[in-house]
Amino acid sequence: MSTNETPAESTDFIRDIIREDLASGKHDGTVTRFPPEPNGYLHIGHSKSICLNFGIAAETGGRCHLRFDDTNPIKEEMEYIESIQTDVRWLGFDWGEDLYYASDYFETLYGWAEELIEAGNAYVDDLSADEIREYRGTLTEPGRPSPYRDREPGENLDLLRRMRAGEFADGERVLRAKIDMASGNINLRDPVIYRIMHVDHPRTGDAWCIYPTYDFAHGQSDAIEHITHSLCTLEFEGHRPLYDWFVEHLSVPSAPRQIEFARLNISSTVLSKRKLLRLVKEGHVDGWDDPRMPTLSGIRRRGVPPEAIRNLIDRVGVAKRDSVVDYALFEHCIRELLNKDAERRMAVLNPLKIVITNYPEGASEELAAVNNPEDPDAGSRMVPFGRELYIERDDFMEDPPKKFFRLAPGREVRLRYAYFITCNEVIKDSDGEIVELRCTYDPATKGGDAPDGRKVKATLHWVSAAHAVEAEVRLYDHLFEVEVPGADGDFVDDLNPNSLEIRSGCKLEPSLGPFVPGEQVQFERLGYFAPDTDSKEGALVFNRIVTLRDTWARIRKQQGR
RNA sequence: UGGGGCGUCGGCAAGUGGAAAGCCACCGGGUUUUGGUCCCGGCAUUCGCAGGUUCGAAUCCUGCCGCCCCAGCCA
Repeated sequence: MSTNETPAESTDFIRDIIREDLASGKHDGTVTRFPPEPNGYLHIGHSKSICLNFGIAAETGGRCHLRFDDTNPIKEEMEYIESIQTDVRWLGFDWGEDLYYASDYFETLYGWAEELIEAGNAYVDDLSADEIREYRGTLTEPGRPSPYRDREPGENLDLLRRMRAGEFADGERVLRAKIDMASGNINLRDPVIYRIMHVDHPRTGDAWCIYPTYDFAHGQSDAIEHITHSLCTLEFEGHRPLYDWFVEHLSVPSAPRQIEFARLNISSTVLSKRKLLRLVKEGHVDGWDDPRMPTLSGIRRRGVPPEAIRNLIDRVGVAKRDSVVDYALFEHCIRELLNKDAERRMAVLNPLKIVITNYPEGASEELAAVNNPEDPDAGSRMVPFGRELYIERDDFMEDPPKKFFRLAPGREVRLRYAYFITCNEVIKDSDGEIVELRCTYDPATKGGDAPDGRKVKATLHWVSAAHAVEAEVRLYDHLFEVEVPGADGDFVDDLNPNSLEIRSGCKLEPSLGPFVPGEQVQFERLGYFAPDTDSKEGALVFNRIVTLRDTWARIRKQQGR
C-alpha cells in the first residue's frame, strides 16, 4: 500500500516557531524536555505537555529529556519519581538516556548564585517572609528596597556561604536577585532565589540545607541541557522576563527560549494536583488509580489505551486560549480506537432468564460468532446455546412504548448469531416482579436469518445459563455532575453521587473466562470493557471503559424517559 | 487603578488584507444480525463591541468591553 500524499502535518504556533528556527539556522536540531515536579501523580492534563514535547522532538529528529524539577524537598518523594516514569512510558514515550534531575545541578546553580553576588546582582536579605511581602508592594503600588539590598558583595558571599553551611535557621535569610523593586512585573521585584530548608532531599539527602527556587533552577537547567525550546503553560508567561534575565546575567552554556501554551482542561473532571489529592484524602475515590480519576494511572486501570489519549491531544491542538475540552471528545477518541481494535463478546449485565420451551431439555449446541466485524482477520469463535438463557432486563418490556423494538409479549426478535425467538409468557413472582420469560424459537432461523425472508426489528445479545461465567462489572459515569466543577462553590459539592455502579452476578459468555487482563473487549451493545486489577482466578471484575453511542437512550430522553 | 496574556459556531480550532477549514456535540436520512460501525446531508452572510483605513478587513489602526495569570522563602 502506498500513497503520494504526505501525512497531514499537525501544526500550531509552537511548531511554526520551531520550523522557522530550524529553517533560519538558529538551531541545528531541537531539544525539548518534560519537567515534572515529583510531588504527585501525572494526570491527563500532563499528557498535553508530554505529547507536545516528545512529539516535537520526534517530528524534528531531536531529543526530549525527562527532567525532574526537584527543587523543593518538602513536597517531593521517590514514589512519584517512579510513577511518573511508568506513566510516561505507558503513554508511549521514551527519553532514552536523557533522564535528568534539577538536583544534579545544585552545585552548578550554587556557583551561579555566587557569580550573581560578585557581579552585584544578588544579595542576602534578613527580612522575614512577612516583611518581604510588605516590601514587595502590590499590583498597583511599587515595592520598596529592603534595608539589606545594598550589602557589599563580600558580606553577601560570606552570608550565603554560612547559609549553605547551616548556620541559620529556616526562614532566617534568603538570597534574592537584585533586579527592580518598582517593576510592573512583580516577578522582577527582587525574587527570592535561595531559601533555607533543613530538610532531607529524596536524592541529595542532607547534602544541602539551602535550595534554589523554581525561577533560579528552571531556565538554567534548560541551558545546561542545551534545551532549544522550553515549552510550559500559560501561568509562567510572567516569569519569562526573569527566565531571560538569568540566562543573560549568568555564564550559562546556551540560551533556551521559553514558549507558553494553554494547559488542557476537560469538562466534568478536575485536573489539579491539589483537587485530586483532596478527592483521594477525603475518600471520594478509592485512590490515585481509581478508574474514575483523570490520573494516567486511573485511566490506565480503567482500560483506556494510551493511543486514545495521544489521539485526543492531537485533536485538541495547541494554542494560547484558555479552554475546556468536551469530555465527549475523549470518549469519541476511545470509541474510535476500540471500535477498530476490540474483539466483541456477549455479556449480560442485568440478567433476565428466558426459557425456550420448544428447545430440547438438556440439549446444547455451539454457534459461530464473529470476533470483530471491523477486522476480518480477527476470525470467529463458538458460543454455546441452550434451553435456558439470560438476556438483558432492559431488552424486554411488558408494555412497550412507541419505538421500542426489543422483546415484548407476542413479539419476535433475533438472538444474535442464534435464532429468532418469540415471547409467549411472562412469569412474575408474588411482588409482581418479572422473573422469567417463556419463549419459543424457530429452528429454521439458525444463525440468525429466516429462510422465508421475514424480518425482525431487533437483535439481542444473550448468554447460555448453563455455560455462563459470573463476574462483577463496574460501571462508571462522569466524576462530576457539572461541566466545570467548583464554578460556584466547593468543587466537591459537584461530585456525581452515581459515578460508580457495581453490578454483581453478571453473566459472561464462557470465552471471557480466561480473558487476558489488560485487553479491551466490546460487550456487544453495551460498551467497551477491560478486566480490572482486582480480578482474580474465578472472580472476574470488569471495568466499563466507555459506553457505545446510545441512540435509544437519546430517543427515550426525547420521549421524556 | 500596575504588568502579562486571550477573545472565530454549543465545545475545541484553522485562518495573519482577496469568497469563514476541520473535529466533537447536535439534527435529519440511508445501510446494518450491535438502536454500534459506516455512508450521505444540515449546522458562523459572520469572526467580543464601536468607529476608522482600504476597491476589498476575522486579518491593519483607534477606542471600549469581557475573561485568565502575577503580590509563595510552591512549581
